Amino acid sequence: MIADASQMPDFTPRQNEVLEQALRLLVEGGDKALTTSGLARAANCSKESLYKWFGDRDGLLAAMIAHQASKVRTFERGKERLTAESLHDHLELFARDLLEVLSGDVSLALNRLAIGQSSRDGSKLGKLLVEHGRRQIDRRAMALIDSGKRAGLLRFDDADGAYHTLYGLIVSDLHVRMLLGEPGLKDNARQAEKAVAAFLTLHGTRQESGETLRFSSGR
Amino acid sequence: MIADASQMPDFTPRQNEVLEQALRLLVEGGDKALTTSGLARAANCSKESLYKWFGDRDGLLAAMIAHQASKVRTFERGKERLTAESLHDHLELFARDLLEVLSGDVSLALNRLAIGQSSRDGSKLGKLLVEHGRRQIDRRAMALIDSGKRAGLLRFDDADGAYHTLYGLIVSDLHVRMLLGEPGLKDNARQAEKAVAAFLTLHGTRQESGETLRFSSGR
DNA sequence: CCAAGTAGGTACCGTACGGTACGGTTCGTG
DNA sequence: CACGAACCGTACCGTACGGTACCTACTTGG
Repeated sequence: MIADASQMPDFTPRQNEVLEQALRLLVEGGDKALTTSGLARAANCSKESLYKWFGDRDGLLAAMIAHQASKVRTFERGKERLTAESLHDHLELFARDLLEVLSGDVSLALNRLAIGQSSRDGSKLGKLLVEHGRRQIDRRAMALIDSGKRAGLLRFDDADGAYHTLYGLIVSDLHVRMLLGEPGLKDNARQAEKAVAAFLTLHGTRQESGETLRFSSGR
Repeated sequence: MIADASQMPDFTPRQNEVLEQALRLLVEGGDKALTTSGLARAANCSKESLYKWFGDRDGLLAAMIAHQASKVRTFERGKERLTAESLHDHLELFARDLLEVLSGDVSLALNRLAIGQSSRDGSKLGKLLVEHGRRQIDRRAMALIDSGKRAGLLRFDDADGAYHTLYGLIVSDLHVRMLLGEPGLKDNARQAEKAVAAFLTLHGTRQESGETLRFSSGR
C-alpha cells in the first residue's frame, strides 16, 4: 500500500459506478428513492456488498458526497499578473461558475439530503458537504480577491467579510429558493455581471462608472 | 359565522394546540420525529382526530405552515416621512428582523421539512412556505425601499433587483449554512449594519463616508 | 334525562425500509 | 486444476410508519 494517498476516498471503479447510480437515484427521486434495495437493483449489485463497502446507509451518503466532490476538482488558477480588467473577468467567471455549481442537479439533491438529515444526525452530512464542496470554491474566491488586494485593485479590511459580500451579491436567496423547488435564473451570466459590478463598486479601488450602478430588469 | 375571515386558517383552539405540539416535535427531532402516532401521543389526541382534521400527513404539514405563518403577522409600517437617517434605521431594523426570523428554530425546521419534501411532492410545501412566510417580509422591504426611492434617498431602476441585492448583502450564505446545521452569527446587529451600509453605498443618493466601506472583523 | 355528535384510546393492517443470512457464480491465483 | 475471495440475487427478519376501524367517554342541546 502506498504511504500517503492524502484523504482520497479511493473507491474501486465498481464502487464509483454504484455511487454514480446512487446519485442518479437521489437526483431523480430524492431521499425516499435512495433505498438500499433500490440502489442494489439499479446498480446490479447486492445489498450485502453495499453494506460491506459503505458499512451503513450514512456511510453510503458520506461516500456519495466524497465521490461527487472528487469529481469537481477546482483547477488552481495560474498566478498571472492581475489587471483591473482581468480581475473583473475572473470575478465574473467565478460568479458564473458558482451559480452553475449551485444550480446543478446533483448539488441541489445532495444539499437537500444533507439538510434533511441535519436534524437527526447532528449535521454530520452538512459538515461533510460544506467541507468537501465549499472549501474548494471558497479557496478559489479568497485567492482571487486576495490577489486583487495585493495588486491594489481591491480594498477591504476583512477578506472573509468581503468574500461573503461577494457571495451574497451573486447568490442572494437563489440557493434556498432552488432548494425549495423553484427553477433557477433564466440568465446566470446577467446575474454574475450585476453582482461583480456591485462588488467592485463596494470594494474596487478604481472609480467605476455610474453605469455599474444601474440595475435593470430582473430575474 | 362571520362572512369574511379572509383566508384565515381558522383552526379551533384545540387544533392550534395540536399544531403547536407538532411544531415542537419537528423542531426537536426533525422530519422523522413528526409521526402521526408520536404527535397523537404528545398532544393527547387520537390519530383518528388528526386524520379527520387535517386529512393527511401532507395536510398536517400544510396546516403547520399556515399556523406558524398566522403567528408571524407583519405589522404594517406607518407611512411617516422618510429622512436619510430614518431610512437607514428602518433598513437596519429590517435586516435584524430578517436575520432573526431566518435563524429561528421553527423557521429552520419548517424550511428543512419543505426542502426535504421538495423532491417528492413537486415542491408544494416549498411554494406554501415561500407564499406564507416570505411574502410578508418581501412586501415590507419592497415598500421600504420604494418609499426610499420616492423620497429621493435611494436610486435604482429595478426595485426587485435592488431588494435582492439587499437580501444578499444581509443573508449571504448564512441561511443555507444554518439549514445545514451550522450555528448562526454571533452578532446579527453587526451584520445588519454592514449590509445596510453596503446597500446604501450601492443605491443611496447621499455620498456615504468612506467609513461605511470599511469592513472589519468577521463572523 | 336522553340522544347525538365529538373526541380520545387502542388495536390492527399493509407496506416498506434497514440490515442480515445464505446459496450460487465468477474470477484471480498458487 | 483447485481453492478461496469477492460478489450477485434473493429470501428473510424485525421494526416502524401511515392510515383505518372500533369502541368508549364526555359534552351539548332539546
